Amino acid sequence: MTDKKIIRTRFAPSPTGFLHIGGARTALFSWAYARKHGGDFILRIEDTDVARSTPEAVQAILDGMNWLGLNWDEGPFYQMQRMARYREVITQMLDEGKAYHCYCSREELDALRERQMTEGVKPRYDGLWRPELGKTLPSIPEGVAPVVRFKNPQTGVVAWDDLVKGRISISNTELDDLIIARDDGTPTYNFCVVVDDNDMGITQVIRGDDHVNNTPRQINMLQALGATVPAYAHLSMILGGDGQKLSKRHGAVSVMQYDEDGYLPEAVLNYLARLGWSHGDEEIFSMEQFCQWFDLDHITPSAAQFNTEKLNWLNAHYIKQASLDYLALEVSKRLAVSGIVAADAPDLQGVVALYRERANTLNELANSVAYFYQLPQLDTVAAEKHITAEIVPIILALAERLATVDWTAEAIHAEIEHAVKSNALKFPKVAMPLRILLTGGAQSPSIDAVMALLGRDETLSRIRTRIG
RNA sequence: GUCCCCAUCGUCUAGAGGCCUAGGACACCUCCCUUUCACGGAGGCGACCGGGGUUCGAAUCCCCGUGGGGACGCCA
Repeated sequence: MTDKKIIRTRFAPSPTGFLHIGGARTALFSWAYARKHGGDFILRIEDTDVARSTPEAVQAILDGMNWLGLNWDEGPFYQMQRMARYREVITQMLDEGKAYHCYCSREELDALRERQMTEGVKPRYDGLWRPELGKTLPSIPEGVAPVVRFKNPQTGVVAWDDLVKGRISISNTELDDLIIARDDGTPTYNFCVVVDDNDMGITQVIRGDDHVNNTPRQINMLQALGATVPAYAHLSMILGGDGQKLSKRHGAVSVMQYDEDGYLPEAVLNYLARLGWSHGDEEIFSMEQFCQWFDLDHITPSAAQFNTEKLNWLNAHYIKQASLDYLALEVSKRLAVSGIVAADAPDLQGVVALYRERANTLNELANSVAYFYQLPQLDTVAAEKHITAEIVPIILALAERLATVDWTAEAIHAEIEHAVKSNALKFPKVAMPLRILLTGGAQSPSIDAVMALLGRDETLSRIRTRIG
């Protein structure tokens, strides 16, 4: 009987764009941590930036989460719907002297920042309007709506034991009195996070590394509110394949793009799990297994570079594992996009079974299988090389015999052998021209298996219309 | 500029002082299998950023340097 604390984690994206690969990993780790400990995973939409948040982005994030199968236990909560609560806390902090009004204009602040930069010090608010014992504040300017600032401690250090990076400490002298409410009264990010994480009882804040600098501010506010400080785990960022930072402009693709590109969610999940986390030498594992193994102790503190080759390898693996049912469905959807109808004609499951071992993505699979349903373009170079004048009559004679044979791969194979033997040739001499005639190119699975699936009529028709 | 963080094969990583002449995986190369291409199998190439300490002993601990990244918003 253990009375261990209930674990509650959250994923808190801002709806200013799609769910990208870095966010997906953060969500995955938070989700897995909750699952591992039988806790709750909460989804919270941080939409206080009214100018940049959009309902489309909210939907895109939800779509991404759903595609990956990262299910949440509570939420989605929307910060814009919690305004009353934020106002309440701001009022309380104002009343208790933990926050104060600041009447500085944006211009004044910009000028201050610029001056500090050129002086080589860290830009920060100078505390002009900070009330202090025995200090006379400037007189309140006419018609200026004030912002609310948090009265950050001016001495001491804020430190925490980051679950990924170890102990981090920052001196309060590095911090300034951050704005917690804008001049229009709306609360800002750092403040909302503090109120929400506290109200929602978050025990482990697992988030991107770019929030390390926000953490001491949040801890200070939490302490001012007399709240419990959660544990923090800061994940380092994911770099693009070229080692450059991911950005809208630069490779930060939506997870849904991976769906479109023919990746299975299992593969993306497995890949992401191994980006920055490890369990010995384990490379391929299910999410069920992952949730059992996952821990914060084995997360790498350094940044990781995204590697499509490895994702491809995993994807190929999951394609080999997938059910024919699923594969056929996905392939037919993708063929349809190219305007190809995978009719009943060649059995799609059989076709997919023949090709699944040579595809990295579902799109590749669909692509390589298209010729079964649509006359392929002929690879003229290959055709010229393999379909020689000598071989044409032999192929035609073979076609003649194929017209009456049992239409099975075995029987077809026997006929090809017959053509090979009776003409004293090597197998590829006959197989290659057939392959090119039927599939359009020089690469395919066993040609007899291809023919068996293609069907007698289509096979003979393709041979005869091209060299007949 | 100031503060914070990071540093093992090309890439993802194992490694928590001796088990490391540094292990696995992707990629790459060679060979095998073979009806072409794949798949699969067997090998191979390939790394502890540099310098000082500490220690009998350091990839592992400490310091400095170098390099990279992040943050310095009335964005999140």
